[in-house]
Amino acid sequence: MTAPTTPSTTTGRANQKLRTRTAILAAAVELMRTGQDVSMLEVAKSALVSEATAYRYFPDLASLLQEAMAGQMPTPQEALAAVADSHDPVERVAAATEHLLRLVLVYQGATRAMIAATITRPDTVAARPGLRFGLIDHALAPVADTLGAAALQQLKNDLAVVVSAEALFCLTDLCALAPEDAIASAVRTATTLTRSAVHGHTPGSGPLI
Amino acid sequence: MTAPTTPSTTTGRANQKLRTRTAILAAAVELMRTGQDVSMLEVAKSALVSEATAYRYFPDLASLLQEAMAGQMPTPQEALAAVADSHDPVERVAAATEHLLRLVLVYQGATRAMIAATITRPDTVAARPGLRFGLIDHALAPVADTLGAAALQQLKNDLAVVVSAEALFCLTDLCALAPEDAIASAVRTATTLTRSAVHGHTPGSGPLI
DNA sequence: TCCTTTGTGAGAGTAAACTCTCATTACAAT
DNA sequence: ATTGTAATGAGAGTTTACTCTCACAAAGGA
Repeated sequence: MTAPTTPSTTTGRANQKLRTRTAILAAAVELMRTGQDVSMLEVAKSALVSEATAYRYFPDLASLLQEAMAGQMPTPQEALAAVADSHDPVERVAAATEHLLRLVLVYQGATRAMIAATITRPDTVAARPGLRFGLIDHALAPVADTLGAAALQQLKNDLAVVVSAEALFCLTDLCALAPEDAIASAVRTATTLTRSAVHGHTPGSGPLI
Repeated sequence: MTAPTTPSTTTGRANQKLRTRTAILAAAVELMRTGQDVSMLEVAKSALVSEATAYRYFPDLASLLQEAMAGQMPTPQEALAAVADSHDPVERVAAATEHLLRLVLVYQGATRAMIAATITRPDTVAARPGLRFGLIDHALAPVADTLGAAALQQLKNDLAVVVSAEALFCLTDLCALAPEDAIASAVRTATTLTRSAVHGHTPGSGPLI
């Protein structure tokens, strides 16, 4: 309750907290790189921190992994740099899909752990913005106002389902597709949906692919 | 190694095993009906069977839930009875999608437990045929040979991603759609994909929806 | 009837996600 | 330098999925 004299100087405790948080995140990223499953205890030990402390900074494993993964992920702008000049939403969505799915593939273990942890706790998910949405929005930016609001929202919902780790795992685990084939298939699906929403059913009005 | 005298008469042990197995499945179905989460121990206790025995009959919770759910599920023919006379794949796929997603919604707790259990063990999934595939195949039966093999396979992959519990949970949990809206959205997505595959980009050739 | 086979139960044990409490340590203001 | 507060560590406890072992009991054949 006592007003601190110098609230913004060092605030050592804040620095300490930041250091701890960063260490935990860094350890998580390191473990995630392997693609193996990641547990909270492993991360804590690797960060030279007790498990209790790890839970003090991140309410659950999914939050930690999500933030660690988000930190590794380029911004939508960076991710779609290759198609930055393109105004073709189909091309942009294809790039976004491939980008996200390749990332998921690399951090497969962590992503699977994240899904497993969140699927049974739908309430805890709402707080976290999925990685996919920023990517989808950015990919669709060129047509954000040329498309009707309803059509745009539907397309975003369509893509939220397809441009996702769940879609990738569905294709690899259930359809038994090889990773590369799964990505290719998802890209085609996303492409089809986007083309259908943008071109409607009038071919020839859009750019040639 | 001794040849049994009467191998096919009563075979009491086989009957006993079947009774136990049936009791476990029945208990699982009963618990699943509530939509709540289901644990192996709960099912075992409810079936008046030890947990060890439950694991003897089903290698893991996911197997048990999957089989219990499959037993509750009507056959693809029954599920698509309403559109049995229709040869329009778009209409049939829409019905299949809505049917599956409504079932998932009812058995939401068990389905989430299933996904959580299988997502981290991709290898154990391959043995189990997903419920969606029979439905998708049946819905696409009318166009199975009019469509090219590659196009058909791609459409099946498209639909495997969309006609799924994962898609429903993605829409409700991440996109924050109400259950009914989520189903409607997924049906539209599946419809779009099917129409796109069947009609190509030449509108007017198919029946009016 | 006896005996072997086998289904079953009970319980311990492991792993991992959490949760909680209590003691300790270290920082930082006074 | 002292002292209070905040960060941390250690560890126990809970839940659930699963595994393993051992002992019991019932079923069926001899």
